[in-house]
Amino acid sequence: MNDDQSIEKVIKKSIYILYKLDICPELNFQYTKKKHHSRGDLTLVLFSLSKKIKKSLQDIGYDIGSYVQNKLKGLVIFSIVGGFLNFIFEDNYYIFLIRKMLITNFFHDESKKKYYQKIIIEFSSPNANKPLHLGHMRNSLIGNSLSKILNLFGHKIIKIQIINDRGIHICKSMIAWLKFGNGKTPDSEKEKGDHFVGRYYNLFDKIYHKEIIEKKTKHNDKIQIITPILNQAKILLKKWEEGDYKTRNVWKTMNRWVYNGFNETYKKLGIFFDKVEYESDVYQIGKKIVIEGLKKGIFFQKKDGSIYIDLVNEGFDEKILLRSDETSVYITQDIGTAVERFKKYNMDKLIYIVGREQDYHFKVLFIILKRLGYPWVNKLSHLSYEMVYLPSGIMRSRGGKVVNADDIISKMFSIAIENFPNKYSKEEKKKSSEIIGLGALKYFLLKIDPKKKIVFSPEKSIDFKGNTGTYIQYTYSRIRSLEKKFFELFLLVNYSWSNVKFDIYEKNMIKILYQYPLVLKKSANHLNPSLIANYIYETAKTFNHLYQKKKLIDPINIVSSNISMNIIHVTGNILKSGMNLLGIEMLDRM
RNA sequence: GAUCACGUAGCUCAAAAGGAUAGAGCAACUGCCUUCUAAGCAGUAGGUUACAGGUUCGAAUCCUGUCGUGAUCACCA
Repeated sequence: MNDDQSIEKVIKKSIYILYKLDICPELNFQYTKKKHHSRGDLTLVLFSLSKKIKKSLQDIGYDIGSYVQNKLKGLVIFSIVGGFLNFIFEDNYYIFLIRKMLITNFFHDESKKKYYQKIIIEFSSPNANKPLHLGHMRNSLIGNSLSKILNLFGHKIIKIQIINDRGIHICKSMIAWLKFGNGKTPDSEKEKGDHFVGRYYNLFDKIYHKEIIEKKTKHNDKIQIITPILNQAKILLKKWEEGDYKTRNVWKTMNRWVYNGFNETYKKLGIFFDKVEYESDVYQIGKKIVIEGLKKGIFFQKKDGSIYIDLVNEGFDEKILLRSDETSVYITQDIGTAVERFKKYNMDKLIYIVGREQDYHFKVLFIILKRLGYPWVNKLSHLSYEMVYLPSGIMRSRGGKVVNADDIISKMFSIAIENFPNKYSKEEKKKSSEIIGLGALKYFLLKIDPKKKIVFSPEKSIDFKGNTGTYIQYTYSRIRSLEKKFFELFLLVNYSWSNVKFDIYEKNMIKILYQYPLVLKKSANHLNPSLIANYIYETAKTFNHLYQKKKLIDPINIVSSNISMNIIHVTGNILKSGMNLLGIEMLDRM
């Protein structure tokens, strides 16, 4: 047995040999779905080929089909329907596939070869004034999963979060705490630090809105109305910028509370960063670059001293880069951090995982960096994902319309524990429920294409039946249970593969397992974990189908049980591997 | 107003990146536990892929327009 028996490779080779093409064109393969076995198991679509090779569909189909059938004698046969060249796998080909999967641990092949890139993925990046919410969870889970997927392909991944720890919004929670906190701390209130600080941020908002109403000013989103408490926050910001000792101490203390809270949440989610950046450390860097850009004539200055870039040629307006008081705006900071990161890490790629609401921001950022002449601009990319909405509309931190991460996590735990069978110890029940609850949550957020919206209804919560993480975990523990039973009954025996026959359920199983590497590749290319999620679900479903139809471990048929064991084993490994790439743990029993 | 996304079964999502008869789950109804874990399996029902044109052998997918939903267009971050 060798790899040359792989039908895709033989087909590629056939085209080279038959038609003497220098470059084999991109082949249009179609892996047939269960419902359509009349179409064979693998189809080569011939239409585009017939344009390159100036022959009829029928002739090309016959040429390639005959060549492949001859090379893989006893393994595949072919038939032609219109422009579709269908190959039907024979039992021996299924044997080839399953043995290949057993021997080569085939889905890790990619990691051994080819190039290694250093890739920075920036994700989560919260504000240090309130707890993480469902939107951060979606973001972090995508980031975490992509890190694992790209790492599987041999890339070196650096996971970074940059914490927005300075600015007026931080001063808002500070001033509220200074005025109304009475020296209370998360410890004294027995509250998680991020929630504690978040309450003061909300308190600021409440007071601010009350003051606006008292002023009876007409509300306008575009113009910020100065009220007494906002004025106090601004004074605090000024003091912070001047490095006022007392202010800085309060700031450090409150931020520490928030970070402790964040870390607890990240730990529960199984998310860790290689590097944490703080905006307060880097926000000044961009300023110098902008001023240099002004000198070089890339930017221009208005009478009041503010610095702009003209983006009219790119279809945008003018964009401010430095305020008239010479302070940085958001995008100035991002210019600085990008330059700094390339200096420090010299990476091959920098992927920003940031919501779609910032598409414009990143387009502009990349244009600015290009104008500044940095050669690495094409290494930057913005992975844009849609937001998480509540049925009542977008999740905004303002007005408390959020689902915070900790609440939803603990809700998931409690639902899982209620449904867990009582036959297990209290300890196992607790631990398993956490894995099941988190699995359901993570799967729910990752199975949806990042570019699509998620509407999250807190009442309906998250399902544990059907296309869910739980279903897959359950299937996996069934598999482990079967394996356990197998080894209680038999030993692995040596047997001849030569006369093995598979039924349709086993064939479907083997075929879907064999597609795993393709799915991984696609998922990595498109930076899309949902492809893996949906594939794993299909795989679990196919297995449950087989499980229902066939007695997999049969005490009176050792050889048959041994062969089933091979399929079971590969299935279990793939389910686990795929789910781990989504950051989801599996259980040996449920 | 301009720009960018999205619109698929009652609901939540798929559809191998242009391929053959658009698939799952939930909810509803009908069956299957003395038999490897019923958080499972099988079946019934549910569709003019928002609408109208176009491109080609072939469109849910690409192009144009219309409608709907959302986001963005700050000396906010």
